[in-house]
Amino acid sequence: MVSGTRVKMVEGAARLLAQHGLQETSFSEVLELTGAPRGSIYHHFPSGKDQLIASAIDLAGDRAIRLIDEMAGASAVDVTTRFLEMWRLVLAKSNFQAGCSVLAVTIATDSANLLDHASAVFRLWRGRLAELLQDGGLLPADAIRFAATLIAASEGAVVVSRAEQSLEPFDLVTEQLVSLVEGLAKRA
Amino acid sequence: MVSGTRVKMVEGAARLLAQHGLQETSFSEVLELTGAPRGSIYHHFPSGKDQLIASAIDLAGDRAIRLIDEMAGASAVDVTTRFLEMWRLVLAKSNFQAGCSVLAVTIATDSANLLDHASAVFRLWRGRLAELLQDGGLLPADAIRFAATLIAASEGAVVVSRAEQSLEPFDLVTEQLVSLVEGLAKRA
DNA sequence: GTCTATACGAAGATAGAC
DNA sequence: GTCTATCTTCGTATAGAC
Repeated sequence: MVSGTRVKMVEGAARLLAQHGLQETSFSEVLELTGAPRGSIYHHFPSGKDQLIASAIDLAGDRAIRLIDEMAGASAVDVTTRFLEMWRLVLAKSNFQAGCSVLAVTIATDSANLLDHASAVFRLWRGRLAELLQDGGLLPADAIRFAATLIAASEGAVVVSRAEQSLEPFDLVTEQLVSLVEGLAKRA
Repeated sequence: MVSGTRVKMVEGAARLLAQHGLQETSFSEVLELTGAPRGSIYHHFPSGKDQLIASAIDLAGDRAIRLIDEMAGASAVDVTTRFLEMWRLVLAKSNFQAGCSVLAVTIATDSANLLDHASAVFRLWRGRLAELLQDGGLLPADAIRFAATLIAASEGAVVVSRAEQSLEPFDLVTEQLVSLVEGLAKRA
């Protein structure tokens, strides 16, 4: 094992980002959450907080990509349903406390480096989803457009549902997107 | 004039929220941006930062509602186009520095009070948009579903475009939503 | 790899003069 | 309504021992 401590810290940071934003994802919070030793901070992350946050973004990106890849072979409608279900679970299981760590960093950072990481994650998600949607029956042009919309709408729906502490807005968006992709699948 | 200083501070806070998130919307930043006197803080906002931020959310909510109300009488497609254009301008004019202040607070606060203000704003936007969309030709059930989607997707698209420093994702989402509402208008 | 101790700045908040 | 001063807490970061 290279370092379980480092991994725990990155996972903790990702979780704190999703729940409380970049502000409250401090070293102290990460240490308290993970039980990692304080002396490890600058051993594992010599360039400080930016490096920890960048790693957390990458982790969150990879995790979602892994879930997306499991959808390979599914119809476009199924890909849509399962992608949304993934986010719905984040809301439900956290009692509206959690959202997307990548979004949290994007709106709160002024570091070009972190923005690059966030950008890479969003592009990766969009590209991979577009592939799956195309494989699942959508026309190429529809696939990229709908992939962008699926990501944007789910990110936004998660935020609105967190504010309202209710799944109602999220579920309205889900209905709309599923109905939309059904239409797109039919004409392909 | 009751107090120009108070107004300036709330406007400054709203702007800082949109650009840098809740974290960097500190009293010092607000004072520096607005030129307001430091001694005014707890005179105008006796309950401190929460009160300032709550006022900023309300202001942002009101401003958008005023723009939405100007769309009264337009077709559903026009309402959609103009709502999206509003957000596109935020991105373009700020060179991808600005987003939505309400979203910024939602994901970063742990105050139930601020969450209530954010929730009220999102509900108000959704309700008013749904009215206009219905007046503009959509079926009632479609109107509420599409209003929720329009808000969620534009909020999310703004974030993704900020991360990527490009209007590409936002414009893909716009194409998709306009095409969608055209379909909904036709069947109504 | 981890520890303690500490420097340094910034944040929110309060007190009391003007 | 505004000022200065100050308190406290918390954040990042560094130094040096173990």
